Amino acid sequence: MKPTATTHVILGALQWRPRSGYDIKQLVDRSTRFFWAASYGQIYPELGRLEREGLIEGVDHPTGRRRRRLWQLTPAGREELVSWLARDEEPLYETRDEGLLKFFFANALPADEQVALARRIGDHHARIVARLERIEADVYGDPAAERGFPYESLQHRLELHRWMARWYDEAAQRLAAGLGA
Amino acid sequence: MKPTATTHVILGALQWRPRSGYDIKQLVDRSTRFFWAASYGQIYPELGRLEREGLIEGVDHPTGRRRRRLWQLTPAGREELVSWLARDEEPLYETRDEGLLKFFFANALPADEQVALARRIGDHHARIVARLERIEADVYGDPAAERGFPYESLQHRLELHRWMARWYDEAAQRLAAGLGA
DNA sequence: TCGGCCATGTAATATGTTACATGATTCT
DNA sequence: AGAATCATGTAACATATTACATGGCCGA
Repeated sequence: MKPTATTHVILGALQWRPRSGYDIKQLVDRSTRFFWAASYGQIYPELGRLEREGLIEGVDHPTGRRRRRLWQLTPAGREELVSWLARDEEPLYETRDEGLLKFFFANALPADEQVALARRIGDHHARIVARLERIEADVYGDPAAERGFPYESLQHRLELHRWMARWYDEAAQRLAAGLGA
Repeated sequence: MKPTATTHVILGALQWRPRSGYDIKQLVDRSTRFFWAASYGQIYPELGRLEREGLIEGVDHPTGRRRRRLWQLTPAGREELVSWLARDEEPLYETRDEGLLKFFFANALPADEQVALARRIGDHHARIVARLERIEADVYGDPAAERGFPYESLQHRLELHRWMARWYDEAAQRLAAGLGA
């Protein structure tokens, strides 16, 4: 069975410390979800597969009477993680951007609504920025918090969506100026 | 049947002039594919659905003995397109960015390979820029070519990937500097 | 005449989301 | 006591890609 999309998310999430499936989902929702999502329906079955292949192993760590299984990397698992990271092949890059798709087709709209559309899309990216800033405050509010690659990745997304918000605002201004002429 | 992802790609593609299914796929591959892909397996069945719902209508335009069906918007189809464009709801925005995912998990790598990874991802975005520039030259090389929203959308993607390429290059430099210290 | 492109379509496969079922613990 | 959260898992559904089948046209 060749590694799938979620395989490496799980392997990567376990590189720092053992985690439960629920725990992995938490991490994903606070970080990678903005550029690589994963749902329970992918995570739990994949944990089973990875165990069968010897890339991770589970240890029971119940909380009282509540069952709970922590997963950790095996040496083979860490090897697969590192080899994926170091592998020199085109990384997958895909986007579903309904905002830009609308912008692409925008000349079907009357001129004033074109301006409104550009503004709305800009606002949308501004809202994503706000969401990311909240996460930034939650996770890195403490100045003692370590700032490694996850932090840099968050900054990447923050700057990216700020750039997008600005781009659409400028587009809206250009369109509005054309309207007045 | 509520409109799906590809519904509006098709409706939008037909706003300028009638097109065949093949034709729509060509347009997508040269433009929206970078932010909204669609395959034959989606396009042809969807054309059938849209016809049954009265949003488009097909006219036979064979080339010699080769069958060919051109599709055009009905008034209802144009209405649906405009109402989608003007609709004020959160546009879908999703990304699968394996490069950033690797970067996120990069501390599993030795320091020198971290630098190499950042450079590789930067190069990847530079290659996308090159692809987009080729399309730009092909489609807008003629100075007389009109520069509407599709052109602006292409510029958006171009600037975006240039920004990304720069971001990773700078990250690689920061990491390399840390290495020397 | 042959390779590449125009053209339509579908079946098999892969991928991924949503909703639900179940139950314990912790916080207010 | 009740709500939120921790925790695991799956079935049904929705979505999308790949590969293939078929065949005509056009230019070197």
